[in-house]
Amino acid sequence: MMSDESPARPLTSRELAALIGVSQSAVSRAFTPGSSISSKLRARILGAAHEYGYQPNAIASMMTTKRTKIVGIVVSDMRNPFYPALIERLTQALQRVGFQSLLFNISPGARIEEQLVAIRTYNVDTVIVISATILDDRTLNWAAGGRRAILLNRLSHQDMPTVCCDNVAGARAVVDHFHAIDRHRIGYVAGLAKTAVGMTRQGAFTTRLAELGMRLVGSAGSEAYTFEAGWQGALDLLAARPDAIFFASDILALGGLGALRAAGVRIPEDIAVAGFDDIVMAGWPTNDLTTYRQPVDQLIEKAIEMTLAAEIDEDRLVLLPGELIIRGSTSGD
Amino acid sequence: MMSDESPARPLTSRELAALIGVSQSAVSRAFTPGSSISSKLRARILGAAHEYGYQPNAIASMMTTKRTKIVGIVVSDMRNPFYPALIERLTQALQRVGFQSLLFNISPGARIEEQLVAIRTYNVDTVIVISATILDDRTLNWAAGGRRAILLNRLSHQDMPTVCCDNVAGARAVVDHFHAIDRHRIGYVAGLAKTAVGMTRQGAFTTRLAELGMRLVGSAGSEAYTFEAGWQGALDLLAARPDAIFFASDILALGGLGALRAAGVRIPEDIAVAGFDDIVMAGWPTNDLTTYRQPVDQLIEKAIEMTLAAEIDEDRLVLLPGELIIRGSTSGD
DNA sequence: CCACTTTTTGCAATCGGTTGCAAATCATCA
DNA sequence: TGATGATTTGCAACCGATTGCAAAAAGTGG
Repeated sequence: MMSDESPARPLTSRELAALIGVSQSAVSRAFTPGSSISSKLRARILGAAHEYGYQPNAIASMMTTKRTKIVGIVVSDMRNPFYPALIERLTQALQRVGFQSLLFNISPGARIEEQLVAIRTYNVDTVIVISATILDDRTLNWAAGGRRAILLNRLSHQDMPTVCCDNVAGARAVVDHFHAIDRHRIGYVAGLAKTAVGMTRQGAFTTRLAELGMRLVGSAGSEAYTFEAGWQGALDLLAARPDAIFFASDILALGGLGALRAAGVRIPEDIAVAGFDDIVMAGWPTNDLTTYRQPVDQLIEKAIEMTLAAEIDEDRLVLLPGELIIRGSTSGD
Repeated sequence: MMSDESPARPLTSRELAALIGVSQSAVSRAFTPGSSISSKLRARILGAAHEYGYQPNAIASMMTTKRTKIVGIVVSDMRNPFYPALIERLTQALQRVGFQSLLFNISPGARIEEQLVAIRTYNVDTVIVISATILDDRTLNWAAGGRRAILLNRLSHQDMPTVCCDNVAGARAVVDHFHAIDRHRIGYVAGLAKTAVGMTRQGAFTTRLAELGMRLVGSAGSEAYTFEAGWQGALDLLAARPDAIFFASDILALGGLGALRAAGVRIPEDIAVAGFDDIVMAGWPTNDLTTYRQPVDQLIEKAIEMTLAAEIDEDRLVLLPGELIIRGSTSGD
């Protein structure tokens, strides 16, 4: 496979065909699984390809098949460590099934549409949208340009294919846990309030609180899922004297933990703290954060399944349950 | 731009040409800057394109121009937060100059070459290699398949175009700082010892120690740039009773800080701690880590420059200085 | 107004594969 | 062995743009 030095210009199928005296279509078929070719000829061609270092040109085959084997991944927040971890595993999983990932990193504020023009011209087979923020459904549809768009860890109001953690179950699990450890004055630090995911978590959280007769003593908004926002949110809540705080994401919770500790609050004795996501840092001994773990592997598996499926008729909205990971920030060890 | 509903099949240049009664080549030229076309005709065509929602098909133009406007980004460690931050800014910068990023996320151990076959078939214009680990020069050359490969934050033994932080300056700056705050029993926690970057940092560090007559009381290896490795490395060093420890990267240092604090060591009174990279978490008040900041923006700027350059004759190895960021982990506030 | 230069436009070949169709080969069975 | 059907192979059109070349149009000067 790594034979010889690569020539300046790579071999074409026609050239390889000429070299070994077969037709060019035979070469093409040799590389196309399931095509009409005898195994003997295929073996001979693959052998020669190996020997001369021929590899089919993916661009050319995109021309005719109109399939690029590329998925566009739309992201906007790689600062929150949850996303890189998700992207890493997603791209690897895609590679395993023969797809490559074209990254569209859209930055807020700037001319969104302009940033998305490329996604149409590159003819990606599928668009996977991870970005929680920014894109509204309409823009998204336009960007996909008729291709399949899959929402990953993000909700929409239309019926686009969606794979998402069950935020309701997650928020409820946290409340139930607070209840179990006998906390009743609860605080909430929201992420981006405008997003569907953010609203779902918050809604389920407050609903469950009410069901159990617990008291939401205060809630703080925030403009972003960042450490600083969590820090500030925690400080904002202190006056309400909560005995437990739920942060809409781990990165917020870490900021909150920092602020609370700096303020001399004992965790979990004075205030229990829980987050959402279970990013790797949540498990670090220095943080030891109770959190609702997103089922990343299953999310990805489902997303891949949707990417490969010919049609997505049923189960357009897949909600997967996660798991509450109880650590020292709520259980007095 | 967002006109109408996108038709199932997007318009081709020939169809648009027919619609408004011009030749297909005119349409092509209208979209090609600097091509021979009157501004009047161009305006008419662009107007019609807008109206009918036509956009040139990038795949087709790749066929003829043999330029894909895609750079392959080879990564292997997205767990270390330094890399996502780098990748985010790199892809955004590339987008700004009209390039898209195809992500090749190679996982260690597995059949590396197999994972890289795609990089050749997709005909990326340039390969930017961020992965510090894994790939040796030979494999890399093969994967690039004659195309330009640029090493970013990584060194090679050949003369491939390289953009890298000045690790020597960085390591020396840290030693000088330890010297300035009067620490003389120094410990070192290495990253992946096998990598060129790792060895450079370590070499410069020990050399400078010697120059200043300071004592390296101990050094710990590690298998990876991870929190856990840093934690373990710090513990390994404790017996040597250092009064300052340099960690080869921030993520290691954070682990080290955790271990040291857990062991009741006061930072910085008992042991001063410094890292390398200046990832965002280093600046969090909870960590407050002194570190050598990598000049990320300049690194990227240079990498983009090399991507766009027709030829890279001179300055094939660009070393950019960073900046020592002094925080609470070394300066007693 | 005409000859001549410069610019604009269209024609048609080309990039490197894929695939429908027909020809050629192989296999099977009477 | 010859007829018949099943496989295998090659031919050639096609995907949707780019671009060299020649024809057409526009601009210039005498």
